Amino acid sequence: MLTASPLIPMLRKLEYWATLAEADREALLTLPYILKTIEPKGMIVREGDQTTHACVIRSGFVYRHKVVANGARQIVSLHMSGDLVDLQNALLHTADHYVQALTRSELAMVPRAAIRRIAADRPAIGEAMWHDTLVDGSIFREWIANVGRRDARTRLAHLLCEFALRLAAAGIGEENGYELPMTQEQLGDCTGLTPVHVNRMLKSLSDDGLIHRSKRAVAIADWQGLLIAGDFQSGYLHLPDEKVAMMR
Amino acid sequence: MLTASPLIPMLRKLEYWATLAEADREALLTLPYILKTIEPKGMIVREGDQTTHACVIRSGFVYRHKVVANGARQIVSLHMSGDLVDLQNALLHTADHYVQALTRSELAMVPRAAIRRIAADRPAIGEAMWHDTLVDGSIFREWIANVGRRDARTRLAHLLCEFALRLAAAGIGEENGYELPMTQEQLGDCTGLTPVHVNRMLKSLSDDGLIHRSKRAVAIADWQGLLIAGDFQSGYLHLPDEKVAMMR
DNA sequence: CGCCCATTTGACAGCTTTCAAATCGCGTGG
DNA sequence: CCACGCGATTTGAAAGCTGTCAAATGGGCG
Repeated sequence: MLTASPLIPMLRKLEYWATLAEADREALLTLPYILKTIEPKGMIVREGDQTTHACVIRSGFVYRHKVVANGARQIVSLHMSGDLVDLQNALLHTADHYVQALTRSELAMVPRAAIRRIAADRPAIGEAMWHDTLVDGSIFREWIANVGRRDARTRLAHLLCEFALRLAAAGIGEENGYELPMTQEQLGDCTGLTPVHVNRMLKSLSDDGLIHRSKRAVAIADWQGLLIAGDFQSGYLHLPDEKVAMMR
Repeated sequence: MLTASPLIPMLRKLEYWATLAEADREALLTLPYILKTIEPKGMIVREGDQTTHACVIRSGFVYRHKVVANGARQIVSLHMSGDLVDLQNALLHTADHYVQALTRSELAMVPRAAIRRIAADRPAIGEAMWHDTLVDGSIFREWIANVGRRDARTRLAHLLCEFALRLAAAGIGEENGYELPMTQEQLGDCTGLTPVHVNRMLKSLSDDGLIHRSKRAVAIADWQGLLIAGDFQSGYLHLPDEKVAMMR
């Protein structure tokens, strides 16, 4: 049975950022990698690790987080199929944060050296990866603003909007809702809130008819309303125009 | 009269991240640029701008910020001599945030095309710039954690530590203190606090003998104490070992 | 000397956290 | 098939950190 390369979603994503020649595409898809499956909550990288690989997500969800002195945890980013997680850790040698699986995930681990080589040999790929890093940075900036200056309800709504749009852009969203693979505690760790307050704000959004909830899933009931409630503008994701069409 | 190239501080910084050949250095220093002087509060880039240049700071301080729905502002990064600000805006075309001068600043504006060309033609430079972007991202992550999960006093102390160390690394710090070129309102915008509360927390740090204040300046009175108060660990700055020696 | 902006300080309000307890969902075992 | 058990979700009440509002003080500059 044929299995599609786990690197294809990454290729698709890099092509957002730069136009690649056929030879570039081939070089990307022949990158060496080791497939790895991680169970929920499984650690992929620990802060302080000397890292040697970057990872490409084939399926599942992954998050990165930091731990502060009082033991509290802050999730700094969420990742999904096609994301090139952890170029940071791979190129900077020492990990400055944790990388952990949210759900069961399949990862392609690509050696640091191979990444550096392909980026150096093929400028278009180097540029695409650099762009990817820049977009990562843009999302970080939005999160700083989200956590720093928005109230709890807005923060959560913003997170839900971002996740929906990114899922759609990656081609793994459903019509008007999606499985939110996070517990309320994890949502709190993304937004700098306590799980209790996340629960209340989720209820508030739900009561106002902006979302529907069932079990672990969240469905967006009123996309326009949620965009406003979340003070959400998609520019910072730097998605190609056609990808944000769904937002209109 | 001879004037040193405004690009020299950038060169020095890029050399933290990758070893450059003589030809690389020369190519960097012959990058085309336009010198520009900006007064305090002067806008360098506006959100939504179609940007065409990145800027290298020769002197002064610059910050980047975002504005959320209720009008509040969040500063997402601070920059100083040698920093390559705004590769993001330059390579991603549409600015997703503002760039503004904190103090009178001299900037070298380098055209986007020149940056792309040098990064593509000279892999070592491309890699160094990419690293620089990655370190930027690492600082963003720390800020997310700072704003999201630390209390007000710790946040401020953390910011003061970071600024001190980065100044020292850039070679523009003094012995045991520095001019903090920010108003308390701007400190609040960095930390997600109100100016009033910044004032109180500064007083608290001062009362505890961790810092001394006079006018706009802050002197660090007890470096060890401030590190602890700020839950500060320098790893995320990814500075070369000798640069963090002062922290010991 | 006088104006203006930044800093300080106090009192009070309010959003979010904390602490606790009840309920729910779901996999496991009887 | 139903009971049990554990983690996640909900809800309530009260405390606390930070924000808001207002006014006084201070410092720099014309």
